[in-house]
Amino acid sequence: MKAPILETYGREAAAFKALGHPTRLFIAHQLGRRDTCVCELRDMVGDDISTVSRHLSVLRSAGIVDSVRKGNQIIYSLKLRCVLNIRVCGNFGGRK
Amino acid sequence: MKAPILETYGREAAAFKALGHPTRLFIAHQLGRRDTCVCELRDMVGDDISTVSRHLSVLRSAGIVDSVRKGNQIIYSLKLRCVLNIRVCGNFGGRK
DNA sequence: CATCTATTTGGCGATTTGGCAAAATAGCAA
DNA sequence: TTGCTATTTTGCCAAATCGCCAAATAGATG
Repeated sequence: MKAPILETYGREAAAFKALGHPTRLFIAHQLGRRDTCVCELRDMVGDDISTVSRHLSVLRSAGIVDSVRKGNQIIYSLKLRCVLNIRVCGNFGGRK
Repeated sequence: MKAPILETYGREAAAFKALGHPTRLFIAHQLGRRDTCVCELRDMVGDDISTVSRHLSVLRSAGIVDSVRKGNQIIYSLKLRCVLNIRVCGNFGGRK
């Protein structure tokens, strides 16, 4: 790949890549409703908590979510709020 | 992953996933400017033509691009035009 | 200190991805 | 038919991803 392409599209492509998994896309939208701990997301998602934690770290390194420790749990929040407004045209999704 | 999450977010996540590679994101935007053949994209991208062809097949199976044969070459076009309007907030990209 | 809870990290197999080169395919033209 | 060009497919390999379990870590609390 030529360097200018990577420079121009690399970061945004990385954000798309992070959102390119159903669980992570769900998590991003859920965090758009309210901040939650990992444990709560695990209940909603149904995967092992270590798997959910990994998804969150992917989202965080892409700059999409943020986290703050509160007591003995870690609260995640949606940092890139615009994610909520992104809709792919066509019959994607099915959310209201 | 729980089934409802896959049903609700699966298709859109697949579109994000397809766009989650710098070369594919570039190709999508380039096709937004004008329809081109694979050979032309290969010159712009710099990868092997088989690699570019694969990227295009990924974009096509995600429903993002379309293709039409014209003579002995295949012309690709952007099917999901809204892709051009998707911008991730923050300092992503760098396009105008 | 020890212990409990919440979360992250390491390691593992199974699967997928990205890239190239070579072979196969499709159409055009002689 | 043969040959030529454009594109796709196949084979291969290294690297990344996904999901789980187990171990490690960080704060809380006793």
